[in-house]
Amino acid sequence: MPELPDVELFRQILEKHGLGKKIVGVDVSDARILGKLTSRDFTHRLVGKKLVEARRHGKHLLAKIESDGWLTLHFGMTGGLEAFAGQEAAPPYSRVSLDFVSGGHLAYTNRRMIGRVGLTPDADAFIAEEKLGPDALGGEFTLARLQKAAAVSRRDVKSFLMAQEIVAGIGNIYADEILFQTRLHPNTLTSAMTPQQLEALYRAIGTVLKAAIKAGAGAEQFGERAPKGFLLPERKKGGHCPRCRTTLALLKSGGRTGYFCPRCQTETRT
DNA sequence: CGTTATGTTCGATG
DNA sequence: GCATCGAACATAAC
Repeated sequence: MPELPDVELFRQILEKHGLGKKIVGVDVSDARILGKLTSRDFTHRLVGKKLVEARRHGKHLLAKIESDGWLTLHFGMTGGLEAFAGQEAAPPYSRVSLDFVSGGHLAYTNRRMIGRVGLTPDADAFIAEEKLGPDALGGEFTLARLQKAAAVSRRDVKSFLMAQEIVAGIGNIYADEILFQTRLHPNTLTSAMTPQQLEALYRAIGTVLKAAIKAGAGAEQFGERAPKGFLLPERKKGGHCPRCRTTLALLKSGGRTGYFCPRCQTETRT
């Protein structure tokens, strides 16, 4: 479930359960998640250290290791981060877990193994290497920046929103929600959008993501808690527009399925 | 059994 | 160069 709001909640979990406590053990139950890094090297770099800072950029979570670089976490489509107590068993699909001196643990879970856990010397350099644009909720993502990017891009607005090098943190689900709130058709070309539309888009990015974090995100369970007027709970086959009750339309692109209201979100292409 | 899935990357193609 | 499409990755859940 990890798009920006989900990863932000993981960041809060990490902050609450993983900072300032000495790591006394590391359990790598599936080393594939580490890529080329060996579990031995990974473990040796963490044991005996503390995590001292939790930072998020887009869909990436970074934890500063006491005087030794950063731990990096990316969640793919099915990843997560969970804290669990001493005697409890690790959660399902746990791939890496950290054991703290307090007896608590933190587990990185990932059913489909699409995702990465790694180490990097420097957080800013890592963000640059990953070619990540400004975080969607960060101060560097200004309206002016969005306007400039939209003017030169030849993409449609949905793939624009999901392009991490343009703005980091938005995926398929929240792109649909943001476009719904802005009443924009997913295929609208950003270069053809009016200043008013771009401003509305910019505002919706902030309000949607913040509302999702506040509501506790977590796409599946999110249904009940979704803010009023959100598309999300209806975002399924046969779902209805929260505004006009029209049956939602589906649109496939790049192997992804998008949902939108064919009546409220009108085509503005060409 | 077939389809689909919250992400990203790579190669082919337009 | 740029954009889009499908496939691939790995593993369920429906």
